[in-house]
Amino acid sequence: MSGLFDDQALADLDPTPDEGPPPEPEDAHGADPEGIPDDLFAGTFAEPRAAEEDAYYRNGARKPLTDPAALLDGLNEQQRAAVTHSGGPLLIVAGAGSGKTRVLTHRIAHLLSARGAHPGQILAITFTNKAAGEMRERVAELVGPRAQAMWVMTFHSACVRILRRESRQLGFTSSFSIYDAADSKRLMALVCRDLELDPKRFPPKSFSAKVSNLKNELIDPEDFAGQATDGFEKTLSEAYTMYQARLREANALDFDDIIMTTVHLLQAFPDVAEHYRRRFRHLLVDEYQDTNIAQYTLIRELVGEPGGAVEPAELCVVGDADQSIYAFRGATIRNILQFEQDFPQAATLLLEQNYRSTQTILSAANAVIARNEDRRPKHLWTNSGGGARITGYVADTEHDEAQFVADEIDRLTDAGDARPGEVAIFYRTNAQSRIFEEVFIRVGLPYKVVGGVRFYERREVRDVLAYLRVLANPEDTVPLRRILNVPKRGIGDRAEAMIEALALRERISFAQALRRVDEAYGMAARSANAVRRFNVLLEELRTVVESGAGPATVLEAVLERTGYLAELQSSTDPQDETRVENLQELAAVALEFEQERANAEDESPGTLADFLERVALVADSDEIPDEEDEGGVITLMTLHTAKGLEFPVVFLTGMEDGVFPHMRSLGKTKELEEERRLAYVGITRARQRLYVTRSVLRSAWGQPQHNPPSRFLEEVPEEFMDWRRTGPTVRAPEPKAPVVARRGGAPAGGFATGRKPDRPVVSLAPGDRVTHDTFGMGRVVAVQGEGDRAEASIDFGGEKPKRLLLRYAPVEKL
DNA sequence: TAGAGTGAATTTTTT
DNA sequence: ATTCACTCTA
Repeated sequence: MSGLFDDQALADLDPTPDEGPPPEPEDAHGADPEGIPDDLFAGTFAEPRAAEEDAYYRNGARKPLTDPAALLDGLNEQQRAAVTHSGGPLLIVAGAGSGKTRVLTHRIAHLLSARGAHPGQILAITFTNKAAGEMRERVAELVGPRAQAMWVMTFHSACVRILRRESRQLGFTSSFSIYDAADSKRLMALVCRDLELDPKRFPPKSFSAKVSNLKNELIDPEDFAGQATDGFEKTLSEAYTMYQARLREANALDFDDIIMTTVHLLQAFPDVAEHYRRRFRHLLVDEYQDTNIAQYTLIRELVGEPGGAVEPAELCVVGDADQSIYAFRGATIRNILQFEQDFPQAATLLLEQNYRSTQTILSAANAVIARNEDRRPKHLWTNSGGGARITGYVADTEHDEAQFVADEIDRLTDAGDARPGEVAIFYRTNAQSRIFEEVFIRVGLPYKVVGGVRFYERREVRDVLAYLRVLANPEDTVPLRRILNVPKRGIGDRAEAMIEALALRERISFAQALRRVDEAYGMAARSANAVRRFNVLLEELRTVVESGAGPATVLEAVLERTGYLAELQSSTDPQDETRVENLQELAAVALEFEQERANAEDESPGTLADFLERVALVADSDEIPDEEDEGGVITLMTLHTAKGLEFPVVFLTGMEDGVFPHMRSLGKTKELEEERRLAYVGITRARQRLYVTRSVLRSAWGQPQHNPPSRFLEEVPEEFMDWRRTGPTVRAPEPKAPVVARRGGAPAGGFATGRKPDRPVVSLAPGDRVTHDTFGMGRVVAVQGEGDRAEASIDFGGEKPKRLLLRYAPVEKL
């Protein structure tokens, strides 16, 4: 990414920079908006710009528009209204493919030109870092590089910026660590162990999720302690309190804390809130349907109330309730549905013309989403013509499904109908990507998997980052314990337990206890020596950091002095070769970061904490492939990742009940509706061609499973479908029976397939006792649905009852 | 303490 | 199927 758009450039325009000597207390949150240096990129829209800008254009960048009116060229009436609306809160209900990104960027450009806003007054919140980068770049294309002074970022990045700047108010240092989901889970596991909770009854994983939900609803440990009623909640409350205390002790915030704490900060310190209200006069939020309570409250705090010391900022939110797919992590569709009530003067504009897909694809999507209850109907339309019908394919196995996809892509590329870079393959869960990879490698198709096992989640990367984290924040327990014996240095479980006991006894942190090994009882001399050596190692590394070395240098020192790299290099395990490569890549990332900072002509080379923040919040090492030379590569990703993207050719794979919709949503209407919205998102990503495929047989848990067709398939009207194959023509297990294409006539998904014809659906009632082939004896708790759709919740003595689709579950009544 | 060997659980989706 | 956690032995 161009250095002109990097974080440092943003920081340069901030009233109070992140780094440098701490300001005097009265300056704690910097100058007022008047303090935004208005000599920087000063001037009106068409005026000549500063020398920095000349350099920018010499690098080949497009010249900005010279006339604000030109921003409206090529926009339809609704879009223009959305771009130019002024005066009050604005909700833009943007249907799929309605050009919402364009409208947002043009609106920002409009604010900066026709409305005379200063870029420093704009805060635009996007869902992903990638979207932020693109938006910044596109606005710069329209109005020039002064766009770099805007805050365009995710909720989390914005909050971290605010928190770092205001950390003194909250009594923690600005170099706090950021805990990702894995760290949180680990910490919660430690807490549960210390509370001696039975992991069967109180699984740390579910506690972790519940705490996350509480934070998303802004319920802090004290609030929750007050409202916990039953024994379970009391225990949860205890764990939450301790978890939060441990985070504090480690000077760390988890993902949910980042938002919650920012909200608390703004609520507790009115002058801080006022500062940001004065500063951000324009607040824009994309993907508003995916905001949760904490984010919603944050927006309200930043906008301010009418009649307050500062006029409320101008708020513009964009979203589509039909594309809300993150309820599982706390998003509330309520926020977008109630916008007009929340912000009484609000105007609502609808973008209903679709510029992306053919009418066929659009109609199919509309038919599917129409099945959801309680939604405001939309009238998406397009004038781009009917287009081809949707191709359906029923494979015998998931391998055949992948093979069909590969063959079809081959056919399309040979015929010149599409290039690999124009094709995307979507699936419900990451695990489904593997089979496609195998087949694509074999047939030699270029592809890229987006998401999945991410770079920063690999073991070796996390190990090395753990060292950096400990160096940046010595009190940070979770990474400290991770590296204590990595690479192996003779500090085992027992030694660790002794240190922990010392920490508990002396009421000090684990990190401090480690430094006071000599006081630990019962530690073998050998172990104690190992710990001392470890302390010395950390001390050495710390001197490297204190000598002012940048992240890349520190990283190199870690790799060398810990022996981590040496251990991998001398290993015979071929996997370790990849690990070394990954670490080299990490080193490259660090170096790039360092240079980026150096170029930003700021004294600070970028601290370790900055680097770690970037790593925690911008885990973007696998990017969505650009349409590069030579036709590009096929993109593989989950449906969630696909949000906001579009492709000429889309394969929607694994269209099976139990896969998509996912097993765990089957009994629950709400979750099923979310799955349906996910299907809607998937369908509407396609511009010209859409394929839907499923497999009759799919192995999961190493066991073959029969899956019925996804209910979403049946929701697509038959007239839009072109079934290339509807299932095995012969039930006999001959390998590769010749395929006879049956067109048109068969019902969606081909009912002729995949069912054990002879097994009647067991009829059950609550209270019945049953046996299950794998789960054993159980008792029926509840039954839903009838006939083929019947599902039962059955208690097999596990933590919670299992939900089984009776048509397929191997259950027998006793 | 480390490594081998066994058994259980894993599969939503992500900032 | 694969991975992770736990137990047992050297």
